[in-house]
Amino acid sequence: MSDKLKLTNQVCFPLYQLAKEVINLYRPILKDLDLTYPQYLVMIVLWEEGRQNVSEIGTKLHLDSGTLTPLLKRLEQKKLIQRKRNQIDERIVTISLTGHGKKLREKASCVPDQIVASLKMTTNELQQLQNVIGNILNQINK
Amino acid sequence: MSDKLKLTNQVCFPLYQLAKEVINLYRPILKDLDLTYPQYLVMIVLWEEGRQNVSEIGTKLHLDSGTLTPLLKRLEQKKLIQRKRNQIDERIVTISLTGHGKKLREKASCVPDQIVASLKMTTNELQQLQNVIGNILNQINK
DNA sequence: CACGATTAAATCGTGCACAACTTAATTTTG
DNA sequence: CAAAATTAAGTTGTGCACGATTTAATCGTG
Repeated sequence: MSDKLKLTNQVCFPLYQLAKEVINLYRPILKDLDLTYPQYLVMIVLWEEGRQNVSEIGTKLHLDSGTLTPLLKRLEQKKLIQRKRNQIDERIVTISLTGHGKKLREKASCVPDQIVASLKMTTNELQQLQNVIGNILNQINK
Repeated sequence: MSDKLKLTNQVCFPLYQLAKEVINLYRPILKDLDLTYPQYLVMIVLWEEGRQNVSEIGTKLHLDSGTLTPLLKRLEQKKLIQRKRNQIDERIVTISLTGHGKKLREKASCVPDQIVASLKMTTNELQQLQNVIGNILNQINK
């Protein structure tokens, strides 16, 4: 295999690896909140933007109903969210936070701190990484 | 939430997103080989380094037996690999390529080309990304 | 207004990832 | 040498990700 071709593996595998490791950094921290990383992402969307449809959450997190429906059912079982069919358009399910769900935001406020600590990166390095990843995502989706 | 804390989400979510999208780039290409991305990684290890134990593959790919055992069984069902208990140490299962598995290497040789094309990145950009990711992985695991 | 197209969510099936545990073989050590 | 410790792989259970399909509601157009 040529060097150029080998390089692809040497980029994609570490990327796959890094994403897994970062989620593994979240795991023990989020365990205290009884959340997984994707569940945490849904909670962030709801904390920051309030009640919304399943498909709106899906658009923001790039997740389809096949992933979201069971995930949201688990958040509902934990009494963090409420799922309610829209009266006007019965196809739509609106997701809203319960009191318990809103309250969890405080407890979750220290999560990013802990992640930054384990990432061992400066604010500058984080910003650079954000830019690099953002550029690639833009280029892929162009 | 402070800007600094928000930055963590703005880095980790895009990273999680990018890793998913890159694997989604592989999906249709690898479908022609009837492989998933993790299966492809196992095949690469075997193509490049030959027969080895389950645990050696696991160390290289950072996957445990809970992930590898069923994955390897699927590769065996596809007649790409052979699983054989070591005669001397019966705990060890050695994985080796079948003729079919070795032959697949040729067909797979064009995969990185296609990925590079969809990533729309230059060799230079790829090398930079490799360095950035490598540095972070080193720092996390320090 | 009715019927075909579209939309939203749910469902089903496959496969990966990881934690926790089990099983069986081997190694260590008292 | 035998019991305890360790090791390798397998098993079980939970949850995510995604493709494909289904169901039910709504929309659009003739």
